[in-house]
Amino acid sequence: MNTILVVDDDPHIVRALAITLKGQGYTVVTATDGQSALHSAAQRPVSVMILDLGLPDMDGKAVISALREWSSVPVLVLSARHGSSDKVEALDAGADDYITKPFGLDELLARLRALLRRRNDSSEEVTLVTTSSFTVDLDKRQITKSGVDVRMTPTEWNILDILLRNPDKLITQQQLLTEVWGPAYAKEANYLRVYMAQLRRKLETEPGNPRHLITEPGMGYRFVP
Amino acid sequence: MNTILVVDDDPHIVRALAITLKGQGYTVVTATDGQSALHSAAQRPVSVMILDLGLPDMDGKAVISALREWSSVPVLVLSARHGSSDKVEALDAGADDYITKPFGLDELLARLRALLRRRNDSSEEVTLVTTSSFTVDLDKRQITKSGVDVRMTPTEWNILDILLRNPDKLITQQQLLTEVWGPAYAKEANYLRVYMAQLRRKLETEPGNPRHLITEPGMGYRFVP
DNA sequence: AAAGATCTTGACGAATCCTTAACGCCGACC
DNA sequence: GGTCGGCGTTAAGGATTCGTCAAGATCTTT
Repeated sequence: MNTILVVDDDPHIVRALAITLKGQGYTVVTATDGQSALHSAAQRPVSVMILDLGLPDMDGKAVISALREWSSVPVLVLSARHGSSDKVEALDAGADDYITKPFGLDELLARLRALLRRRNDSSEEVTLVTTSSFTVDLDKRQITKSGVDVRMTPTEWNILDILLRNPDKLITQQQLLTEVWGPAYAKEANYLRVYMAQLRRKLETEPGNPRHLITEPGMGYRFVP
Repeated sequence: MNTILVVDDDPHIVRALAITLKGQGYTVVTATDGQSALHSAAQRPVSVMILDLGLPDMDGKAVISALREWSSVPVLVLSARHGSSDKVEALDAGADDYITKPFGLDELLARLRALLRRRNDSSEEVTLVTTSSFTVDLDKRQITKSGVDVRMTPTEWNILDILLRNPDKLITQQQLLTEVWGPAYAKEANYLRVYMAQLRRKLETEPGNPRHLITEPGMGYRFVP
């Protein structure tokens, strides 16, 4: 879930924004001055900071500069000043967007979504599955068994991918068949026997006695880390 | 070097922007309608697209949506319309920023810098790739193989660039085709075969037995340092 | 306008993968 | 104890995909 840090010296604005943002499903944290804003940003992971430039204790641009010393969290600036020099200075200090008051709430939310979208794009989730005998990087599609790379065919990979993304969960034969070969092949259980044998030969240390790719007789298969 | 793609149906605006941007040290590419904008974005790596919403041939939001099918290049929207619903729709379609005309040039440049900054530090670029048989400087677009410079055609570069920026990661044929040729060419797998052969002939010490540009049959290709 | 480089397209043998069938094993059930 | 159905294993053929080459089309540059 995304956490938004709202920084403004006017408690009414903070409250109004907090209610709106919570209504959108965001987690909201607030601050009313620069010092506590920086402190608050360091306390927990924040997805976006919404920052009013007119703070009582320190200049808004100074807040951004200080934040950028150690954090790259996106900053959306609110300001009552329309002057272009203010915008340029704030953006060059490290802000990512700038809206002048009064602003439309729907525009603010849209710009917020744009910042969040880009942030989530760049953070590639590390999908690493490790067992006692092999390691799989689901993102890179790379498999290593005792230091050696293991190659997989497309079909082998499709099956393995489904099993590995559902650890400990029983996947029925029909599920596997329809996902990999399509609904028309839902009865071709032969295919699974052949490919499960291949996967075990490539991955298990003792293919005849599998410890990770387990058969559930009459039901399906299960991946046990 | 950053490349900016300027898209506007008014040639005067395009020219004015191009001159300003070139003065800032950017490389500028231009387009005056949506189709050629998308085509242009697929031709070469673009750092930011500046897009006017009022294009003659297709809706600006449609351009963004089509672009987002295969590219994550930051988009800065220019528009004469101040309505908040326009902003919201453009941003939700995938735009990263939105300025209404008339705008200050200094503000535009500042927002451009903000987009470029985030793009550059979100991906800590490793621009120097070294293997046992060749060295590539992705920034300077320079390749050296056993002391000799190697020349690449634009298409060869696009493919190599994608592979080298994702070491050890399997890139599917569709990914490569859509990134390099555009989504319409997602099934033209011959192209890849031809160009992979060329890349190997130019880079591998033993092109018939490649050690760095690896084929994963039925899936795609992988760069192994 | 010509020359050169680059891109597209098609064809072929070679390599890889998928499908299919046969056989043996094991436990369940009669 | 015999039969049956589900599972694991193996191997061979047929189908698909890959690498390679070359020629024509297209784009760039001179």
